[in-house]
Amino acid sequence: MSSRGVAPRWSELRVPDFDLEKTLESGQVFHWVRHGDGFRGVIDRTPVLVRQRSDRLRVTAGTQKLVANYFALDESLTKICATFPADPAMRRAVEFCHGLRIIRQPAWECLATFITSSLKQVSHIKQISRTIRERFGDAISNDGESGFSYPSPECLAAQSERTLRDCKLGFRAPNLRAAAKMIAGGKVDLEAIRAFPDDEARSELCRLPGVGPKVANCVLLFAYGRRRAFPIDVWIARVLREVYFKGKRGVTQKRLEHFSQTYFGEHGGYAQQYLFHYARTNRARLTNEN
DNA sequence: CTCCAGGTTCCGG
DNA sequence: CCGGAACATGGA
Repeated sequence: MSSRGVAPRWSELRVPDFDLEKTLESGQVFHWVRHGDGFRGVIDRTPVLVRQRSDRLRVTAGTQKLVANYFALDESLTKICATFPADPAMRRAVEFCHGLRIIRQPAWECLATFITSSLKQVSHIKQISRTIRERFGDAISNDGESGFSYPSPECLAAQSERTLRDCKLGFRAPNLRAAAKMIAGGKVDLEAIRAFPDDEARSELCRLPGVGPKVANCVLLFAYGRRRAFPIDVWIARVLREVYFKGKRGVTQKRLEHFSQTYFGEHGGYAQQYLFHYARTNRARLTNEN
């Protein structure tokens, strides 16, 4: 929104191999909203308007570097996709998800948002994310763009459980509050985790209430750049069972986890995101379609 | 109305 | 380690 009533100033950057819509609508981030033929959102504490036309990205003036880093435009999708297994389902997902990038989110807002995501539909996660930003975040603006930052751990830790429940958090409210308290109190250090190996980082995140293996893997993948992290939610579990364990009985969670870590390779998290987005968008089986 | 959603936690085999 | 159940809320 242009709060000064003047035409916004733009910066432009070339973005080969990038699809803004797929990237923002693939269930990895939840606060961006469509605005005209683009999207309006906040990167850390900077409100940004983004619009793509073919390989050109128009962004709010002066935010090119911020945007380029956030959307990980420096990474080669060609090289990443080359490491995927070449089975039919994976190929279909790769073709469908051309230009989808895994972005670099701030750790806390990513973690907090995924704590609120458990057993929720994407549309509702978006609603909760927006409510939390509007009620507890700071109103911020930049070059005529405005928005709300994600509230700090200290801020959410200071809210009552009831106040948080009023954001339609349900049983997740005490989890979000307790996790915020642990981080605000230094019991878990989200910056220190950056230096940890994957397994240690995961177990450290799992110390937080409301954080299990799935949410921890989302944070590792979407905020810490750990590309092997492979979140297994209901959709991906379904895909794995129907595509890679077709007709087999007694496929346990452990079995799926082991398979995900050995089959998809060093960028398994990317492969997971492509399979997830393809399956969810098409509501189709990846199996028996050649 | 019923079913399910980018799960986690606790509990008894 | 494994399967079940409870947990809030709102779309489909």
